[in-house]
Amino acid sequence: MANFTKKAIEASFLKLLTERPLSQITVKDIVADCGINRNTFYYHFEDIPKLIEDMVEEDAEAIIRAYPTIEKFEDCLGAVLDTALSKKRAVLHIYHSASRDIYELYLWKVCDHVIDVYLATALNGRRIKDEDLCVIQKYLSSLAFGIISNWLKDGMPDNIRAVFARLSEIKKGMIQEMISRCEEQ
Amino acid sequence: MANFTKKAIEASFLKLLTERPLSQITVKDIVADCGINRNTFYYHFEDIPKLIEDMVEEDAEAIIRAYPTIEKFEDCLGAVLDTALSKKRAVLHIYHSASRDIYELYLWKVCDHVIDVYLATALNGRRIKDEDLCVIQKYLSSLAFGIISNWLKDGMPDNIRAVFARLSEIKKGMIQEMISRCEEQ
DNA sequence: ACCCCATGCCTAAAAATCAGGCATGGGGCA
DNA sequence: TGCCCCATGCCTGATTTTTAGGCATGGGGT
Repeated sequence: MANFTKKAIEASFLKLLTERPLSQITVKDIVADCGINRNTFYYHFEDIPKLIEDMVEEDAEAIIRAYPTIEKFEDCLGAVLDTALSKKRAVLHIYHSASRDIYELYLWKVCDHVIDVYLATALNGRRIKDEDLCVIQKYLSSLAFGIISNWLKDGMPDNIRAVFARLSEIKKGMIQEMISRCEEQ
Repeated sequence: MANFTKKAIEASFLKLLTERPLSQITVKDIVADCGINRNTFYYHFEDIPKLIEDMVEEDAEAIIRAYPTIEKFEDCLGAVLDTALSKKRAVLHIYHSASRDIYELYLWKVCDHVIDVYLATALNGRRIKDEDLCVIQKYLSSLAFGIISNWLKDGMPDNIRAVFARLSEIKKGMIQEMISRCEEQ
């Protein structure tokens, strides 16, 4: 089955999160909004943090489905941005009222997911040592995490796209060069 | 519960009906589109005609909810129009490929529903004989049916609004006058 | 300090969805 | 014409999902 109820819970939560901060949203509010029993919420999700986690993971997977290969590092960040911007108010409400730990957990999850896909594309079949791959993965994932954190801190300003474009010029080819240096002979 | 599956079936059907004529849509297509078991369709609906009937009835009820009172006869037709226009391609596919009987059944249903609400508003508490009420109801419902049939026949042209506006001027006050003539002393 | 309310959880009943199969009948094709 | 395919409508029983109602806990606000 297609879990329409689960989707409806997520949709209601997102809607409420667009209206007010996380701290002012209860399970009762959510189930009232989509007209289901409170137990049904607990059937699908352990609690609200898990609901958020689920939604973030689904977003990450949706990004990956939409971009089965990611050619440029900036596209990879851009994909995350587009998703976040499509629910800007909700994301900011999460960012400002979720505990720092929770918020970081989610962001890392997205960054790791998406960077993995980008890296697979960038490697293009070439083989490098697992340790090196791990280092590069961590480097890129951290870079993405940092950039996005910075952007969230500033309230998700729209000029981020221009920043990416400029960044793209500045660091052109550097990731490919890193990979080449690690390449096994 | 809120019957999310039922809504999903209706949404899939509407989507398919926007893409191709009714004759080319099977139950299998519908359940495939929304990713559910074929039996689940039959759990909610007897068959496709009943599905259409359900959707039409829901539309009619939605119109009534949106316009709990209807001041002008033209508003009443306008409400039906808005609903139909919001799914123009699908409505035309129904109009052209459903059997005449079925299509007329649905249209009458909508007209009767909406005219009832309009009449209740127009009466504004005044009492007239049941027979008279019945006559006026039939008259208005037939008028609505005819106008909408004509509009469908012509492919739902957009200028219908202007036609309504003009009609409104021409027949101003006539319905109120009919009611007054029937009013019991 | 007290109360209220959200939470998380439990049980049992009811509702909804599923898999698999069967008979029918109409449409298309040889 | 006869045959075959496939959609239909329906059935059964298993499984999953949703519901109603209640209970204990703990934190926040008065």
